[in-house]
Amino acid sequence: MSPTKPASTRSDAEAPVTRIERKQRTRQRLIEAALALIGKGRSFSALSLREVAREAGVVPAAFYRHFRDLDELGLALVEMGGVTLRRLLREARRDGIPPTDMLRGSVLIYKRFVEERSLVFRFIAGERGGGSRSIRDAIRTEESHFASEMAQDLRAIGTLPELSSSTLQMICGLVVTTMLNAASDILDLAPDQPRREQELIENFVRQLRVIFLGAARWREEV
Amino acid sequence: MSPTKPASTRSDAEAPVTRIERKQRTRQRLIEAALALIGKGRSFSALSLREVAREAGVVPAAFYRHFRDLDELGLALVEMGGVTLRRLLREARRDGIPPTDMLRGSVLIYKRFVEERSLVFRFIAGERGGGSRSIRDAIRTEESHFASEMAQDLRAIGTLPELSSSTLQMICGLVVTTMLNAASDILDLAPDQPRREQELIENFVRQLRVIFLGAARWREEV
DNA sequence: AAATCCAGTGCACATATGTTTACCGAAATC
DNA sequence: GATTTCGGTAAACATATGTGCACTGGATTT
Repeated sequence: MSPTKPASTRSDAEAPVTRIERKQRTRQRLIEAALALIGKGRSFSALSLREVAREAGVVPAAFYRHFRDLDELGLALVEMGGVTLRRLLREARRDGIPPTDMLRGSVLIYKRFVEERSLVFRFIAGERGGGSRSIRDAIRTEESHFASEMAQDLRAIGTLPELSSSTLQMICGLVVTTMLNAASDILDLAPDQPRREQELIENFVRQLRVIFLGAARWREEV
Repeated sequence: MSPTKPASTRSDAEAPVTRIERKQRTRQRLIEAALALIGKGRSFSALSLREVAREAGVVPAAFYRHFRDLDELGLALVEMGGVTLRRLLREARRDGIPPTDMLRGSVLIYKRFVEERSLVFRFIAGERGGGSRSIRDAIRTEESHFASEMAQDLRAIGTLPELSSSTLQMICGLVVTTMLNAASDILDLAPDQPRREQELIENFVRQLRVIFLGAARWREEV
């Protein structure tokens, strides 16, 4: 974490000489401190300002230079969560869906994705239902955007072409809550329970299959 | 908070003379105090022992006569949530499902049920993803039992007779998470947003429809 | 070179927290 | 009727919290 002094050609891209860069940097440190604490099992809504400041290696009063209160930090985390979800879709778009056994393939990719970004997902899964009102609302908005993008992507690759876009949106909403729910389960897996892990993702796959079966059979104007 | 001296006819059904009754009573007051605080917008995982004791009208040290810590109180709340869910099924069994437009009917009943027990549902929805590990696990267990009972009931009334019971269980799990997710949404509804409320329950109904459509089309051993 | 800005410091404050300890008084047991 | 049991109390403790205030020193502007 010490300022690396590389023997590279230039030193312009490295040092955060400018003040706004410095500010941005400790802001980031605060955010990551909160995430680190979440990673240690604490739930965000139970964090204290001083705890976060301490973890970030900064005096409590300095916190106020960046956020009005913890809630505002939380909103930044939500935003980060939104970015993460968008990246998931982007990668899926780039790499395409595994051609054989699409659902199980996607689920495995998703599982890996969640595990590699466990902190953000832990935050989202944790504050989605509890926490403060404003954070919950922000997460809902982010989920909804995610569902919209997913609906667009499904449309683009020609899945379920006969569905209206509002129906597609509704179905993606269901998929998203199922995904986030599964994320919560995945994150709580003991690291050495391959048995439990196996049946968990199997369950996840089957639930998605039910949803897409239902979607395929859906007829507007019932 | 002074001991009310009622001028009622009898005093036998009133006074909790026995000591264990008294104990049970303040235990209950602690539980209800926690729920009351949740009702005021605080999230359970952020409650403090003193806060709860204060709300219950009891000195902090007295708390320890009933629970080792807040986590243990939380487990009592989970249990209460389980009972609530079981009651939902019991009432559904007793009253039967509304014959016309079953799904929408059930959803409206459920909505009312949630609103009338908003505190317990707020607790469950809030700690389901966040909170402490032990509470989360307890909630998961309760959910799973609920899903099992629901599967049994569906079987009993002859719904989806061709599905294996493990499949039925998996589908009920999906229904349960969808229900709890909807509960969270319902509880966050502003009290004067009939527009939003309408589209919310409409969405809920349609999601359930997708699930049951998929379930009906499910073939084992795909 | 001088003036200004401002992210981060150090310190103080009132208040809140979890937990322990000795104690009381009424119910329960003898 | 004497003795024991045990919910609940009162006070104290060490520690934690959010927030305000004057400050400082290096970057930024003039």
